[in-house]
Amino acid sequence: MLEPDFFARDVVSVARALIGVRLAVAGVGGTIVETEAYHHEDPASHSFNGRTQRNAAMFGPPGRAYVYRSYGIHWCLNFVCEAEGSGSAVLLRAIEPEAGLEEMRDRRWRADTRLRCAGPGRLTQSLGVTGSMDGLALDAAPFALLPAAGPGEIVAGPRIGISRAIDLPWRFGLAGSRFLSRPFGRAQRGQVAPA
DNA sequence: GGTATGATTGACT
DNA sequence: GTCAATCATACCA
Repeated sequence: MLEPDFFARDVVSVARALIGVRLAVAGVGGTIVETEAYHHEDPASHSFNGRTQRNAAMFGPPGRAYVYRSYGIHWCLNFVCEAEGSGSAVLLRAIEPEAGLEEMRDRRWRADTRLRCAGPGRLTQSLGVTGSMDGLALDAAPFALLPAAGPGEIVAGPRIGISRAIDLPWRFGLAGSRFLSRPFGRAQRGQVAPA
């Protein structure tokens, strides 16, 4: 498992540190290859305008899940960071499928393996994440998190799909991974994001 | 009460 | 490249 206070630090550092960490939900998962950081002072964040019923988990203790419905269709999975009340979380955007490949295929029979967990909505569908997991602790079932197997080159760039704070380089990915939701631009390769 | 807007995806021109 | 699906939230009347 990850160390207990892994999530109790600034959300951008956690987003970067999560690249390479292995995630499983009820035994189905793989290596995290793409994340984004969202902070309560960030106009693109759900927590920017304060606590609501939907984003309540973002203001809870770190190390828990925040699951919300996107565009009325998809679920998106976040990890709450920093401290209780801070309203910060890391969005999981892509993983490299490794465990439970048969279950992923059954849940997403149309997509091939490369696209199976490439994108926040696809990832939750393949792993079986739903709104019922909103607010659950990440150090207990059905979640399992294992430290990164080894160092990897990390790239940073602007976040995807937002209309405000579009210049903040708070999207992180594993360099050269085939399982990203979208490639990182050449200009961002090797760039170090601010903590 | 109404209406606009998404941390998306898949189908289609 | 365009566009619809589908709904919680925010904002306005």
